[in-house]
Amino acid sequence: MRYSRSLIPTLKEDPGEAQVVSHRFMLRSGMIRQLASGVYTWLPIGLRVLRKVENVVRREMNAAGAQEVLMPAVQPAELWQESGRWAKYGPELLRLKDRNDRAFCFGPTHEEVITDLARRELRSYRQLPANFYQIQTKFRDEIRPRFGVMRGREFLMKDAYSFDLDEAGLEQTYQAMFAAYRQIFLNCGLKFRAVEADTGAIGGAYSHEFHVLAESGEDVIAFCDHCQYAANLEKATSGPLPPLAEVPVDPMAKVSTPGRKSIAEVSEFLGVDPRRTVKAMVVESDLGAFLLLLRGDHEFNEIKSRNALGAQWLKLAEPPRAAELAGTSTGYLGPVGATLPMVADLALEGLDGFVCGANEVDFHRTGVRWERDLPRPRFADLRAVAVGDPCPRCAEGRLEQARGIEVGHVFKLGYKYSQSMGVAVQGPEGGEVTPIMGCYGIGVSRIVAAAIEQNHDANGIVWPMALAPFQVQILLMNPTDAPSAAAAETLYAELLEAGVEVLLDDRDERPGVKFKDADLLGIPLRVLVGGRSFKEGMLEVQDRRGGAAERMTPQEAAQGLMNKVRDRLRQETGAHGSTTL
RNA sequence: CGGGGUGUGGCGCAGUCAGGUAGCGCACUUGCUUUGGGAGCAAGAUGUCGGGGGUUCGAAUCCCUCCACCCCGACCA
Repeated sequence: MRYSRSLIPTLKEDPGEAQVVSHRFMLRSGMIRQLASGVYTWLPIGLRVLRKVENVVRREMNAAGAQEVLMPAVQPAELWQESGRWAKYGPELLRLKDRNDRAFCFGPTHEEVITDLARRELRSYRQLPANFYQIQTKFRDEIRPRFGVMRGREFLMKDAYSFDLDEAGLEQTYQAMFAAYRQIFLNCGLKFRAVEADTGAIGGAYSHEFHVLAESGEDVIAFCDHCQYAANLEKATSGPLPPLAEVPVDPMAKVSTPGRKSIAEVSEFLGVDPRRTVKAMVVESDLGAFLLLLRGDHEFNEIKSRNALGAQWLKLAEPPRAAELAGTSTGYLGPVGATLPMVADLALEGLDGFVCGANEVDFHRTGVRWERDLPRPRFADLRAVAVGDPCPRCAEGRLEQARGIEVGHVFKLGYKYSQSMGVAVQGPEGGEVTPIMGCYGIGVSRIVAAAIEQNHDANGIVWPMALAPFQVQILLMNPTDAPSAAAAETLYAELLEAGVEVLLDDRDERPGVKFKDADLLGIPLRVLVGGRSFKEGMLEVQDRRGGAAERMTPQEAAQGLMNKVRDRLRQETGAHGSTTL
């Protein structure tokens, strides 16, 4: 492609609305433009990257035996009413009416459509297992779209849906998808981790998320430094904590702690280890209000607590509301004499002689002992794991944490849709069998942003070869200089002929402008044609990642670049195997 | 939905408090010079000041109203 004939509207200045690196560079490099909140146009350079990701995904899905289809973006309400989601899905579902006043929605996902297809077309167990996928534009009317295409309302997603005869078959399909996903992210040249995830309201057997590791990630994942264990912080558990050193326990006492409300203040004032304190927090849920107890140095996790209590929803009460429910203002709440039903974190099970609020302003209790001073409450896993906690899977490991961007999710759906929508095939013994389903998503447009979060420097994007909009950029320094212009044209033609993806910067611009734009665009290999080295009969090949330029003659450049492209693709693919499951 | 903020040329912004006929930098056009990291000089084009209504001799500026976008929070099969 010729730069001079392309729409690559790079920006010198940072657009004000961009908060994260990927969004900034996508706007500045002219990959995307915003049309409405969370809705973007993909310009030529951006679209090329998007297509690269699509193709990596498509290749592996096909290799794993999935069949590509394309379902409608607009779906009739009837289908959603049938599955019950028309009522359950909130304002996130974009609802439409046609001219006859019939209700539709713009699909945020396609379980209903695929299940409808399956019940119409699948007749026999011999057609199973079947796995269908599509790469489709989805729309979810997110409450708060942000970070450009990272969390847009309209986005490109690969979604796959599998149908198996039984649980064992689903397990096999699931494993095949898991393996395909690993290969996809390896092929994209990304550092990622597969983590165990919260299964949410669907409550399937288990599910895994794939996270691209990046500082700006919206999710926190915990992983073992020793074994393969990795889980979303919303789900991660720790092994049993080592018991604290035994200390003599005095009788329970009430002590004055004027104005000391936080764990830090109380433990410092009383000269006690925060690990020997207990904090009490009031939560409200559909099951009513509870007093949750955690060790002073531990952090509450809403989702784990919700799951532990078996509640549909749960939230921390605001201090005034908490005081109203518990009868004492926050900062002095405690389990002794509490009126709300109590649940304590597992870490408190073996704690003895602890400090806690006295349910009286400006007073705490010390030397509190289960059974002697109050009945043992129900214990459950309520807290977020901390860095350094023991691994729940292996003896030696400690947990670490990292931030990640969720780019993929594999999920055992079970019979939820196949049953409610009546999918049935004839089984081997003649009777009807309801297939068991799985679903598998990949955020294609989100991967583009995630890749930039992971691969950039101060000057712009540093694309991995597999995702780069072009593999090679020819930087012709001065198009009015006939000899170097001719050399650039020749090299351009040779590379095109060889199937290398090449952008020829033939604009009549000063070299500085071209260098800056090239850095922004982040094309992995750059050939300088012109200037000093050309006078000596040489071209310079530069790597966007940095390092010294390599000189080549115009005659050997095409072959040399082809080799480099091939080496880079090989080297990057799978280079991060050690960081994955 | 609650809280905060911003809408002025393609982009980034000043001007709004103290109303007087719109400005700066970048980008764009033309010419000359320049050409290894976002050039210099000269000339030029580009604005419903988010929309509607009101006050006023006069509104980017004051008042009312609507809208869009951004940030924080709640939400997220």
